[in-house]
Amino acid sequence: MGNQEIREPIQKRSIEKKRNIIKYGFELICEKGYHNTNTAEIAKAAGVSTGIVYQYFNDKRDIFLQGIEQYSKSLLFPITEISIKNPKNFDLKTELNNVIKTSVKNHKISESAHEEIYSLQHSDPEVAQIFLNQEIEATNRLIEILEKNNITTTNINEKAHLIVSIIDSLCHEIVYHKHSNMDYKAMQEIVIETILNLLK
Amino acid sequence: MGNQEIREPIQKRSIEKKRNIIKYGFELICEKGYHNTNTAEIAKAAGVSTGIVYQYFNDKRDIFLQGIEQYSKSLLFPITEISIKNPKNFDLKTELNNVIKTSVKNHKISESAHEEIYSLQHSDPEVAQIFLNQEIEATNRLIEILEKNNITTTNINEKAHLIVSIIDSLCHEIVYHKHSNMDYKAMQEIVIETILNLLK
Amino acid sequence: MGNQEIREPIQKRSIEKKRNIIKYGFELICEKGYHNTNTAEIAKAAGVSTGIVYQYFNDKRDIFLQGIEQYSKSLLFPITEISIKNPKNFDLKTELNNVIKTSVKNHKISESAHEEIYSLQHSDPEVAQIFLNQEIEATNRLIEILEKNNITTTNINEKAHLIVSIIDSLCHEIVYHKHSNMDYKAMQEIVIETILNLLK
Amino acid sequence: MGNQEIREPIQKRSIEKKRNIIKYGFELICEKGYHNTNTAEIAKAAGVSTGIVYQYFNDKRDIFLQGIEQYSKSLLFPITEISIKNPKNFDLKTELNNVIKTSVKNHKISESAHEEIYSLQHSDPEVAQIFLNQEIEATNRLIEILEKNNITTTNINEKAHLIVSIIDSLCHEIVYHKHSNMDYKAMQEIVIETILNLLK
DNA sequence: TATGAATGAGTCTTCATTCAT
DNA sequence: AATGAATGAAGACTCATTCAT
Repeated sequence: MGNQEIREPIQKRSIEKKRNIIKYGFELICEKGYHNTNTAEIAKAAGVSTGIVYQYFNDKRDIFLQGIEQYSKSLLFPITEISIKNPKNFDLKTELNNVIKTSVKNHKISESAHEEIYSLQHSDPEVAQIFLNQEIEATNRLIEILEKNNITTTNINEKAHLIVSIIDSLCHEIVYHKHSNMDYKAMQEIVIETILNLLK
Repeated sequence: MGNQEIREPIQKRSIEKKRNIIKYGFELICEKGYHNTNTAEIAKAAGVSTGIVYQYFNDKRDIFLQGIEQYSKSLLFPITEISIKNPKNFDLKTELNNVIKTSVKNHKISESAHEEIYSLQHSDPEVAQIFLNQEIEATNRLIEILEKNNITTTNINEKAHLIVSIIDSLCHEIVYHKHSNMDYKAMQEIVIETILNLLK
Repeated sequence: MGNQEIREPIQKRSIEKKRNIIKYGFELICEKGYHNTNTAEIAKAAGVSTGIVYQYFNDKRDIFLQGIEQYSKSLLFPITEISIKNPKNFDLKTELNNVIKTSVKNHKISESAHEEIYSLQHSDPEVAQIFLNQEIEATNRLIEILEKNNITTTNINEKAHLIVSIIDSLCHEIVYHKHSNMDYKAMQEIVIETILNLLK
Repeated sequence: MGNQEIREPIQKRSIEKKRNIIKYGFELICEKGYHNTNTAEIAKAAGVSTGIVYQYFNDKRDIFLQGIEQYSKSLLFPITEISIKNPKNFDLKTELNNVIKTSVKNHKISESAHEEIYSLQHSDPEVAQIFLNQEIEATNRLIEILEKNNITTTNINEKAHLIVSIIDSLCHEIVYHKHSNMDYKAMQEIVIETILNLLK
């Protein structure tokens, strides 16, 4: 750990620099893996010198952590993005389809991030904690949406969790695996049907 | 240069050694992460010298790959273990409950392995391939079981895949996350109900 | 992985460092042999850390290659140093004596370099190529000198090559072997006489 | 260095083994270079176990040293092979041509040996000594031949040495370098002419 | 603030040599 | 005498982090 003082940037240009380090650093790490990305590359991608990185961050890990905080919620738990609407024109089926569409559009980076965070959890409790928090938040958010729209059921916690999980799997599947013999459109319909069924 | 030839052990004690390297090496890697485990530690855990490791394996990665081949199928896709029974006394619900029970019993190592493999996929195509193969095998296996027991449905491929996914998530959830407010017993029932529903 | 980029030093001090690595590294390698010299020693001799070596060079071999490029021409083929003069006051005999004198003055390092390069040729085609190029250059240079000074003969290529060879052997002999029963002064005269005879 | 007792083999099969280790070991080392050849390869090439090597030799270097002793004289100094004939039908020109022909036929291995020995000299005084002894022996042998055949001249030592050198260079040239623009037949004639001239 | 050159501990891998069988 | 499995020291190279400018 550096014993250098970490500074919070005040000037516009500095803020910009810090933001770029997080953005491009997180992106690189997610693309290539934490251990296959070195700080020189991150600095280069962010358009700064290697030295400056250590003025805004404690260490390489810190860049990743801040990247998770900043980006992963929307990437990993797209369900959080469903807006809470009036019961009148709310249609869960449409919303779910939209969530999946958006998530798939975010594609590769979201999946890479997922994998990298997923993995680093087990050597880094702080990563695990952030991830867990976000998952909980996503689940709670979903519960809130359902309640706001008068969709009630028993075991709402467990079901919400399951829904978040299934959507996550589906998106991952659509973006990545490309099993040659799968009909992804049908799969999506099945998933949504399953979710709706769960909530009946 | 790389002139060292890989030897396949013949003598009992040597076979034992190779097995230990895979076993303890894979375990360590899964526990601490591939990049946080060095060959010296693996050798020590297996009770051998560092040199011997390179008589049985091409490199550190090879240990992990062989570990996956050997352990991950049953760890990651416990569904593969369902035996194909006679239609007469086959009960899917019971089988699924057993699968989950066994999988959870396989405890931490399975989840760690999952995470590490999941992560290394994206920097190592060979890992990705092995993982994909095993997933496909698990899915096909499930389909076979269903057919053998006269359980038919449309979109069997997609549904089987989904089932494998959901069970995987559930097990992961039960073993690891420990969301304080979740009733895992209920969750398991919900999952199984959902699966049975899917196959109706 | 190999992500480290090779930097060409710009600042004065860095240029100095790179130069030192080549100089002292090449010297050490020539003295002790390529395989008996490790990168830590080279770094130490050059007064830098081991890490810096890999910012300026691809690998240990690269240090040696650049050393050859830089030093070996004048060391191994001192004939290249004969200046092209006017026919009027050009005297081949004098020139040859000077070449030998200079070469012998370059002493040990030249001979060690010779041996090491000579040897590494057969496991390293790039070394072989550089060496061959320099030999060809030396031969061509000699031919040019002879022509410029109106010394003509048949089979000029073959003879020039032979001359380069003989001078090389002589210098090696004078510097190194110290056969106790040899009269090196006489030997030098014989060599020069032989060369002059060849060109008659 | 091993503190194991070195045994001199007595039984036929053992003698054979030792001979093979020297033969194939020396060959391999000359082909691939001392540092690129490991003892496992040598043992394999000789058809013995690695352990046995250390019953007949102190260490890897010892194999090479004994190889030099045994093979290099005829390989490196083919002139030693000229038989001492009667003055009546002795023709130096013919003899020299034969020496070159034989030497070239011995080709690659002789040249590789040359390079390897040449190189190892400078990190190993014992190698240097053996090499020097053989060179001196070759020179003396040549002198003896000349004297026996009534070829006398001043500075016979120096000239003989030079002759050994030139022939060595020529053979090396013919076997290896393949300068595209050289007429090797002419070169050989020039060399022989030069030698004959030297002895006039 | 910013740069990027410099550091050196840490890692994988090889291989001469030993030793249990 | 022989085997070949086992050892572990040594070396090339990387990279997070620091520091002189």
